[in-house]
Amino acid sequence: MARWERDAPGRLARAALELFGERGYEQTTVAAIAERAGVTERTFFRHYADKREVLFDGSNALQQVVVASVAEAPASAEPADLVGAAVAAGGALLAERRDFARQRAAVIAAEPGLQERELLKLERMTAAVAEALRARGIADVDAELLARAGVAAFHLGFARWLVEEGDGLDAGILAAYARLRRLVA
Amino acid sequence: MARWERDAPGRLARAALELFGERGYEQTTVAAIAERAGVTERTFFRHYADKREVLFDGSNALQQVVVASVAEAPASAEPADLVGAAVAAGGALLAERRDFARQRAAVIAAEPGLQERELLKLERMTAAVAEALRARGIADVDAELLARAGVAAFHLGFARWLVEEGDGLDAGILAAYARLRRLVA
DNA sequence: GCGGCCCATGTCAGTAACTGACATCAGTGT
DNA sequence: ACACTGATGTCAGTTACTGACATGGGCCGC
Repeated sequence: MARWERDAPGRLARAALELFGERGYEQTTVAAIAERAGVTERTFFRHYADKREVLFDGSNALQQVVVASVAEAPASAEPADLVGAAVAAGGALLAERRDFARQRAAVIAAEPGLQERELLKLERMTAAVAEALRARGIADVDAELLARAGVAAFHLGFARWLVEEGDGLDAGILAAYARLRRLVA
Repeated sequence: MARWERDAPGRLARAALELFGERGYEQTTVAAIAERAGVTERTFFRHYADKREVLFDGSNALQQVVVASVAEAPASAEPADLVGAAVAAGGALLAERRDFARQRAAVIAAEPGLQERELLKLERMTAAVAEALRARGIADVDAELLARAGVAAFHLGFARWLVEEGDGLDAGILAAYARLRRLVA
């Protein structure tokens, strides 16, 4: 017989999202999350560096998909094109769980501290994309700027996909990116 | 005789920057900042919502300058042009205190929590610029995208201005913005 | 199949960020 | 003179987070 229930991080993340939805982020203590997940507060902090982090488990996977897409693009691809495709690929990863994304976004929108964390994750993704572009031989400043443009399109596309009903996330991100290119041309 | 020294917020901000430089952000308690400024810890939190905020007093002024620049641009100005000019105008505001900016940036760079706050301030500026663009009759998505492009150029230009020796901040931001436009064209 | 190590978790005490409630008293206006 | 304002002090409390040490099932080598 197993000594503990399996997947403590997952149970904690689910309990946290539930409680944040029920009582709000501020009104939810880490102790309450841990209790619902059937562990102690100390165990929460062994899996998540802080209370905010419990909502950002997936951001690492997202970053990896986008970076991989940049790295694996054919050598012939134009930088400005491949960046758009990469962030769209990242969008495809999230597209399957729209309800979860909406629930999570509602919590984040209500809490500046969580918005900060989300922005930090996007900034880290930007840095990683820029690094991947540099690895393809693109100049420093150009890599940085293209990464920022791509992530900006991702950000806007994602936000609109949460609110609207219609189209797919990757298509929305690509559309935003294309519109940005036309806007500043 | 005045009951208290003048300008408690200013004294707190200066004391904080000193101490963060001497001991690091984490190793500096709010109590220590307050003591150096000659007030109590409670007074610190009356002027700054939290420990991070003490480094971001100027961000409001920056946002106002940029937004005003967008709002006051001639009606004939192209949106994509006026955004670049607006963020460059914001840069001009910061340009006079390069040493301060560098000292502050060194502290922020060493502390993820402070980077988060900086990103939140930039995001708020983005939202304000987008709103100012909408007020000029620019469509929602376009306003959002142009604001993001402008702030991205500001962000990159600012980061490079801190590291390099040469050119002015506003020029660097304009150059970054122009390069972005050419890159995605 | 037995001894021992591993490692996720529990326990507990401590620090520091932040908050609410109430007290104080120089300056200011009447 | 006198009330009133508003910035500050005082103090007790909550909660996020950390370090140190204990526990005990699972599993590996023998």
